[in-house]
Parts: sequence; C-alpha cells; structure tokens
Amino acid sequence: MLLIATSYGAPHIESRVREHRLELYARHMAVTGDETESAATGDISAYQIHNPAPSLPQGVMMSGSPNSMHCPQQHTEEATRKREVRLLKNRDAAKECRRRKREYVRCLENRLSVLEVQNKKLLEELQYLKDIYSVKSS
DNA sequence: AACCATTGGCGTCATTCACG
DNA sequence: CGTGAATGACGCCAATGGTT
Repeated sequence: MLLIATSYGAPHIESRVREHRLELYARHMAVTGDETESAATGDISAYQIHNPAPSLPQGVMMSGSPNSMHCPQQHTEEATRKREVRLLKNRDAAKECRRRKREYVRCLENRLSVLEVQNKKLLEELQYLKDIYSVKSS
C-alpha cells in the first residue's frame, strides 16, 4: 500500500484531492475495465489516469539479465514495484523541494522588507544632512 | 448565481548533478 | 559510469475573488 499521509498542505484539501482522484480512477476503470494492483488499493494519481504508464517504466533498464527474472510476469511485477517505489520517493522529494523553495522565497521577502525600511531611513538621513549643509553654506 | 482569471499545491516526467 | 536525489517544467484540480 503506497498511500501515505502527506506532510504538507491543508489536510482538508488533501483528502478532497484524494477523493477526487479515486473518483476519476473509478471512472477510468469503468471505461477501460482495466484492473491492476494499484487499482485495488486506490493508489492512483490523476496524472497516471491522463497519462498511462509507458511500456517501460522510467529508469528501468532493458538490459536486465534474462536470468534475473524467471518469467516475464515476474519481470513486469518487479518493474511495476520499482516504478511505484521511485514515484513515491520522487513525490516526497518534490514536496520537500517545494517546501524549501517556499521557505527560501519567504526569507527573500523578509529581507526585502528589512532592506526597504533601511533604505527609507538612509534616504531620510541623507535629506536631513543635505538640509543642514545647505543652511550652513547659505 | 454563474462565469472567469488567478493562485497555490500536487504528481509526474525529464534532466542535471553529486557520489560511490 | 551507473544510480539516486534534487529540481525545473508541465498539466491538472480546487479554492478564491472579482465581474456581470
């Protein structure tokens, strides 16, 4: 079972998204009549529905020795399992990556507002000094 | 209320990069 | 050089706010 609780984002949205995917998937199954292991668990993404998995999962090499798998059935099961693990890892990596990016942007925005205040103060000070100078020199 | 544009978050794929 | 992690790009969806 690959369904995991997501760590980021609003939980109420997460669950609704999941429900929506399940609905889409149910519709997909109704049309195709296809049924896989992930179908049984409901572990399916919207993208997978719109973009059926290629015949060869990403990153799975053709060069696997024929002896490593006893039969084609086992080979495809192993390939499917590897693909699911890879997708799960990449899903989590993407979430973490986005979280860091949001944090980075927040930091930049904070720094911007600090610098804006600083700049304003310096401009005011500059004006003040200019005024003093002009009064003295006149 | 219906419609539309914008925004934010997600999953996936493709690519890059660092490491063993 | 193969492999896994990180990330940009893309498309999708839901929520939200503005407009008619």
